[in-house]
Amino acid sequence: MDKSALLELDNQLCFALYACSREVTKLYRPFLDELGITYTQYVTLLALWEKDEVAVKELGRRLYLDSGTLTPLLKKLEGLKLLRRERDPQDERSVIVRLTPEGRALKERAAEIPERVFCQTSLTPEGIESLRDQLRKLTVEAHTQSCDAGL
Amino acid sequence: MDKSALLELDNQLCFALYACSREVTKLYRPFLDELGITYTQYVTLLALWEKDEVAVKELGRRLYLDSGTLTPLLKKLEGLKLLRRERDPQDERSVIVRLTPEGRALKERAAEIPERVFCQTSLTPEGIESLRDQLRKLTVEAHTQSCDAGL
DNA sequence: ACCACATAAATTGCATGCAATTAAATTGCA
DNA sequence: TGCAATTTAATTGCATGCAATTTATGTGGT
Repeated sequence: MDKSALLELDNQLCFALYACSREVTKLYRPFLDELGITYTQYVTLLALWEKDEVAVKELGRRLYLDSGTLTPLLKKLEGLKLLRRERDPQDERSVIVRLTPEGRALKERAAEIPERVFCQTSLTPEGIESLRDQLRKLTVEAHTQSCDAGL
Repeated sequence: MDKSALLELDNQLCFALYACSREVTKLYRPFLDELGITYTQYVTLLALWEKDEVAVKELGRRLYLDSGTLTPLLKKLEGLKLLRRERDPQDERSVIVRLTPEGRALKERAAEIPERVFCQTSLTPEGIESLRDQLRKLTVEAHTQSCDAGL
């Protein structure tokens, strides 16, 4: 690549990621508004629908979020009666998150959201899978680098 | 795909994007700390290094950001003496953003950041280009959809 | 048992993002 | 010309993200 092009906005993978993530998230908003939740609350529920009764710590590992983000978010979802937060009797440092019946029930109403969102794009199922797998790989690499740097 | 897998977190392209964007952004932090700027300030400067003397509106189009985000961000950069904000005499509704000499000079110090970041990954230049182009296409599609929906 | 160290959440402070509203300026058209 | 509709920034309010610190709890070694 031309040296002078190295700093061009449209050549940056980081900016492509940053912009794409925000624009795709916006596609979810109309659907999530119907459920009365935000995008971050949605991915948190995705994680919990898959594996319930997890510590905040583990949820954070799964979502790449720390307690500074999760604590207020989980309190919000608790206020919506979608989950409960309780200290782990086995280890009082941990807080265990458990879906309520309402929280579990919301999964049915969310079931069709992914399809409805990606119908709006020209992506094929194969295209989605391929892109998703490339991103997952890069995410793990980037995360490993960040952690290594911190030592 | 299995029906029950439709809501699995690791099958979501949206989550792959969301997580990847944040993790890759974190790789920039150590480098940007040296320059005393944040990631959003960095991409704003990338846009301005490429095309200076633009209205806030156009900068927003370029970055997919609105004045609610840009106004405080540009005021911060103005406080750092990297740019100036002035009303357009031709159209007093617009605010024109202009880099200061210091703002322009910062480009030199930023020149090697993209390489240094992606050295930390296993991505090849071709892999970066390919991924970036897929994301750009999706970004434009998603943005178009959002705008259409708003009408 | 004691204590240094480690671990998990919560808290604090700051910087986004973005919807919604407001204020000022411009435009278009009757 | 006059004025309604439009356009651009700025403002407001709320929800993240995340670094850094604090608080509470657990662990390991002596």
